[in-house]
Amino acid sequence: MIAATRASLIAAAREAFGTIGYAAASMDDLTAAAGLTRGALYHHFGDKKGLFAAVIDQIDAEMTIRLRAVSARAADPWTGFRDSCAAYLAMAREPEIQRIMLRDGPAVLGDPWGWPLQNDCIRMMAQGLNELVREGVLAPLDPEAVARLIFGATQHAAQWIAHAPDPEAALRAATDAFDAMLKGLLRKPA
Amino acid sequence: MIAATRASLIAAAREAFGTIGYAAASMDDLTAAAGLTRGALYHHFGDKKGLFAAVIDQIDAEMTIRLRAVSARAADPWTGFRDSCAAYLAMAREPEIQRIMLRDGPAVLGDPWGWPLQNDCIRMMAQGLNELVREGVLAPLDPEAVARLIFGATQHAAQWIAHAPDPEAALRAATDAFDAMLKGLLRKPA
DNA sequence: TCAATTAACATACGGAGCGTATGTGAAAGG
DNA sequence: CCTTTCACATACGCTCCGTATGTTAATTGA
Repeated sequence: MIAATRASLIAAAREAFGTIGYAAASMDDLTAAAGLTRGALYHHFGDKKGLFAAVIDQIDAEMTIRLRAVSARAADPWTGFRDSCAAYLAMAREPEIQRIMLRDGPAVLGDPWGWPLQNDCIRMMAQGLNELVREGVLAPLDPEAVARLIFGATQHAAQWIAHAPDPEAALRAATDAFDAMLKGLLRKPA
Repeated sequence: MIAATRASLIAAAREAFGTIGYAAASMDDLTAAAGLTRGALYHHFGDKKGLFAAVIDQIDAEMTIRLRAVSARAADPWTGFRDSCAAYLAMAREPEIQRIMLRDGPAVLGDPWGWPLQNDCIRMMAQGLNELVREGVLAPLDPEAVARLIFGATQHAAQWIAHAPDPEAALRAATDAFDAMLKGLLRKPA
């Protein structure tokens, strides 16, 4: 039943980290909410950052699955890529993802380039881009560089959208601008 | 001489926050390094976050000045805009800016949309974009949405470049990809 | 000129929180 | 049946933040 213990701790941590944030989350309160004490925590995760890393891994895995599903549902690679970008833009508006993945994560665990799973997420994008470059759909650009630019743009834009006075209008404006920028990547301008 | 006291505290804090980070910076060590005690700190800045905000204001003001200078040096608005994007990309590679402005800042002070001066930085970009749209250089897109996308893209790409095995090659790849994306914003594809 | 107020700090204190060291009970293994 | 190990709980010390309380010097006002 150690898996259940770990899962309940991660669940409680995810709730706390996603709402009040990493710094304000007390390990005593966290473990008490899971019906345990800090002893269990340090036994399974080493320290507070270890638990936080476990939460990040879980969320990142979920995001990868969701993005993969969106991409697989599309007709061709290019629209699949565009759709997953839009899906990421939408996901990055969720408060839990914003708080844990975009804000506290990098500050606590250091740059996301140490995180194995976020790299998966980007690697998936870069692979799709690589194919598009090989097929001649995209101009011959470095796939990872493009993926990083798009990743950052969507992340930041999503936070802007979430805080905008009119989120729906902001989402439309961001999507339009994003589409325009993506067009610049195409080999032949549509 | 209260300005000197404030300045020395901010300088010490900037050094500490920029190297070991906000969470690991002890206020006792900080103030001792400035030849003071925590009493001075809480008198002038209220709390730890207040001092951090003062540091962020200072750095953000410096960044705005630097970007404005780059933009003013250009021949036409469009190249001025492109140059300041490139300058921001270069600035975001500086460890102090990465740590304080990009990583710890949002986590500690909340989303940057509450920060007055970072908004200045973006507003400057948005104003330049607005002019370009009016002049017909750019497609009719929402300037702030474009500014947000570019801001996020450069931020993220800069961190990628800083951590890449070959930063120079990564910078070139990112610049190429970035130029391509910017081309998508133009009304008439070059 | 001198008392009184305020500003600019230093000092002292309480409380919260993290990490570790230690204890305990149950399960597994010989 | 004994022992070892695992999965926790308990207890402790340490650091650090924020506040409350001095203390000194400058300024004000009569």
